[in-house]
Amino acid sequence: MNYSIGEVAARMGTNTSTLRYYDKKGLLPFVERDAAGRRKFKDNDFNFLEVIDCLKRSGVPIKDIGHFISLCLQGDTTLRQRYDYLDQEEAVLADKVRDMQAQLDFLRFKKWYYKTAVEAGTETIHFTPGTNFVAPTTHAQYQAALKKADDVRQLIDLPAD
Amino acid sequence: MNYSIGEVAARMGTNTSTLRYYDKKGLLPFVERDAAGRRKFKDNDFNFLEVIDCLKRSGVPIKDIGHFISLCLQGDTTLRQRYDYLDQEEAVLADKVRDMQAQLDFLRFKKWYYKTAVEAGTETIHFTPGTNFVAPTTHAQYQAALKKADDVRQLIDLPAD
DNA sequence: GCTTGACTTAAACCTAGGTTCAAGTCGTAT
DNA sequence: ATACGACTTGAACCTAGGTTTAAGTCAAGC
Repeated sequence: MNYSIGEVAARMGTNTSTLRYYDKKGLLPFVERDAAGRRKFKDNDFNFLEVIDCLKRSGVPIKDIGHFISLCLQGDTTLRQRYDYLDQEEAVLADKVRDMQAQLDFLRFKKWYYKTAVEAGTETIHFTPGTNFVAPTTHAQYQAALKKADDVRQLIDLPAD
Repeated sequence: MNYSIGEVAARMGTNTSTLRYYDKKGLLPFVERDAAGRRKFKDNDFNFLEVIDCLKRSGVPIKDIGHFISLCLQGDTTLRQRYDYLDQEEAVLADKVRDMQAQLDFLRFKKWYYKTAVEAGTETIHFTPGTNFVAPTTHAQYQAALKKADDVRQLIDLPAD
């Protein structure tokens, strides 16, 4: 029924200092105390902790998380504000995922670049002849190879040494 | 053919201080100087800048990016190391994308929680009767609703006010 | 009744990743 | 020739997000 800060830290995969830091920053106003002043977490508090953890992983700054938590403690009048806040964070996070995917695509292009260079024994296969500069057509070559390939892995993965 | 630090900053969507900071941290050893000591970027340097930008967006620490750049300047003997490095970063980034997706799924569950609460006019529809605590079955209810739904949007989106 | 381990606080410390500032050097347009 | 804007440097400053330390409280086991 009740959990100490140490038990909560273990269960959440964090440490007690971090939880105290969050408390100081206003993220845990719902936590009660025992007669000796020790934090006493209830089962229901894990619902808050899950939200905090999710927003944290999503890259939301701590003070914004605190704002959301404070809305939660104000009762039904803030329901729509809470919805709108999560709706906005969903959009932000979806953008972030799209950006990560774009970076992943670029990393894969660079893997192809180095895979082919490793196979050739030299990076010069990608250079404009007579220079040390990468030919401007390189990325287009990758795109073309990618279109023909059945499997990205086959195109960009090199067997482990 | 040549670009000043200001032109490069504009093109990369950053500012000159940041580029100088990167230079100081060893990310731009390939940049040349003119007679007056001003940085002189070449077209080929944008290939490096793109990689730096990609790794930065991917969350790679600056010193690690510097390590990769230094491998690049050591010639063909480091080709395999560069491949392996990118291969590892690809895996790290793919993990990160999976985690973001999981956070997105959780945010959507919470949107559903608040959408239904807003529609009911009260959060108590999710509480165990007679308490102020969220019923443990709430998430399972969402999963069930999600399985039956044709479209997540319909399940979790509330019309804009 | 004393030690041990988990808790409490405030305050100091740390790192990453910049940003700002002060003082100075150029090339160019007036 | 002088003013302007863009460049140069090193050093100081800043924020976020913790982590560490010091000093103390408390319950339980020996």
